[in-house]
Amino acid sequence: MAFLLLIEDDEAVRTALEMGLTRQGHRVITAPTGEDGLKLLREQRPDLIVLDVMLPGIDGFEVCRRIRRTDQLPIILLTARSDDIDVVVGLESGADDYVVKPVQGRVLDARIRAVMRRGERESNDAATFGPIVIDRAAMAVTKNGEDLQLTPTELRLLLELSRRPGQALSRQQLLRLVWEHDYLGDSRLVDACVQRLRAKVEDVPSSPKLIRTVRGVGYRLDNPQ
Amino acid sequence: MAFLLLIEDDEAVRTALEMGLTRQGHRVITAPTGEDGLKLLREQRPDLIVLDVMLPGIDGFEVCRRIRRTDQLPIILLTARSDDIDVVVGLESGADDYVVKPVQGRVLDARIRAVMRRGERESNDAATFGPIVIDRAAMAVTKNGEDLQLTPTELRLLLELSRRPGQALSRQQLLRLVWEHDYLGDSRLVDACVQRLRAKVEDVPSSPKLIRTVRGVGYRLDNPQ
DNA sequence: GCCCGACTGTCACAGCGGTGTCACAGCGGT
DNA sequence: ACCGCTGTGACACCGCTGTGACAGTCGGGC
Repeated sequence: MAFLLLIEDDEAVRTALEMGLTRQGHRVITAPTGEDGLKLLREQRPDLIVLDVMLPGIDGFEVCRRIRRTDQLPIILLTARSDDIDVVVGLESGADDYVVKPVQGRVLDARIRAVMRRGERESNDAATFGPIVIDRAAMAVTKNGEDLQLTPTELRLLLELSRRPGQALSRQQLLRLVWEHDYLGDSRLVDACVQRLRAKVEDVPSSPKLIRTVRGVGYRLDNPQ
Repeated sequence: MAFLLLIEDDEAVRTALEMGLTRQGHRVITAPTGEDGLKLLREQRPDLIVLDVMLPGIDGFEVCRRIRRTDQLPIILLTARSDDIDVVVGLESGADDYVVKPVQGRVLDARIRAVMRRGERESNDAATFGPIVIDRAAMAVTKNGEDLQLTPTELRLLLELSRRPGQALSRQQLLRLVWEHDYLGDSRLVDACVQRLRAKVEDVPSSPKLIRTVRGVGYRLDNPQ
C-alpha cells in the first residue's frame, strides 16, 4: 500500500511493527537511529515515515525538524505514553500525526492510511491510470505517450479525481473541489465536464473504463489492471 | 491518538472537554455551532466528531444527518440527561455512540477509543461478509472478487446494514436510514429491496446466509465464519 | 399434530428520476 | 475581433423504484 520508513531503536518493537505493517501490505524499511533514518530517507525516498520520539542520539523531534528542512513527506510520531506527548512541540517540529505506544499494527496502519489520504492532495508525483499519465509537476497529461490537450477545468477535474483514485466522489464534492461552489442546484455541470473529459481520456467514451459512473453517487477514477 | 472535532455551544464545557481530550493525547479542534462544525469538517477532515445534541440553529441530530450525507466518519452524540436521549432518533440520524453529560474527559476518551476501534474495520477500509467485500470509499461491492452491480438503493441498504453488523434493524429504522421516510404504512418496500439485494448478494437467495430475517423485527447482516 | 392468523417472500408493471448528450450563448483571454 | 472554453437548459433514454396483489412460511394456541 505504501513505502514506509520506520525509525525505532527498540529492536523488539521495531521488528513487531515491521511485521505487522508488512502484513497490512506495506513495504517497510527500518532504521534504529535518527542518523541511520535520515540516511535511508535520502537513499530510498519512502512515502511516509514512522518515527519514535525517544531515540538515542538526536531525538525524534529533531529528526522531524531536519526532515522538514528538505522534504514534505508525511511523518507519524510514535510516543511511549500519552502524557509524554508534547503536542505543541510535535506539531511545531512538523509531524502530521501521533500514535501512542503500545501500538498494534492495525491501529498504526489505519493512521497511516488516514495521513496518506490527507497528504494525497499535495503529492507531486506522476500518476498512471491505464494509458493515461498525469504529470502533476508539469500539469500535463499524456495518453499512450501523446500529449492530451485538456482545458483548465478538465485538468482540475482529472487532478482531483486522481488524488483520490478508486474513491467515489459525489457531484457535490466535485463542485467544491473543482469549481469551489458550495451548492448544487439541478445542474448538469459536473456531468458535462465529465463527458468532455471522457471524450479525450477514454478509449471508448461510451463505455468508460477510467472515469466510472457510480449511480446515485457521482464518479470515480479507476486504475484498470 | 485521534484527530477530533468537538461541536459544543457552551464555552465552559467546550474548553473543559478540549483540555481533557488533549491531555488524553488527542488533537482537538472545536466549533460552537453546527454550521461552524460542518465548515471545519470540510476544511480539516477530522477522524471523529463529538457532537452536542442541543445546539443553537440546526440541532445535533440534523448536523448528524447532514454529515452522513457525504461522510462516514464516526460521530459521538453528547446529550444533557439520559431521559433526553431518543436513542432511536439518534441511531437513525447516523450516530455511532452516545455519552450523557455531565461527562469527564476520561469517560469520553474511552468511548472515543471504543468507537475508533469499531470504526477501523468499517471506516473507509473494506468490510467483508463471507464472499462479499464492501469498499466504502469506492462505493463498490464485490462478490468473490467480481464486481456486483448494485443499484443506489440496494447499495445504501447494504451500507447501513454493514455499519451495524450482527444487529437487527427494524423496517422503520431502515426506512429512515435508507429512504429518509418517517412513516411506515403497510408497505413491502423494505422487503422488496432486501429481496433484490439478496438476489445479488447471496449464494442461495432462498436461504440467505448474510442478510437474515429477524421475524417480527426486520433484518440483520451476519458475518458467517 | 392441526389450524389459523400474522408476517414475509415474490413478482410484474407503470411512473419517474438520474444520467448522457448536445447545441448554444456568453465570457474571457489572446 | 476572434476563438475556444464553460455553464445552462432541453431532451431522450434507460433502468431503478415503489406499489399492490398474492403466495408462501412461520409460530402459537388448542
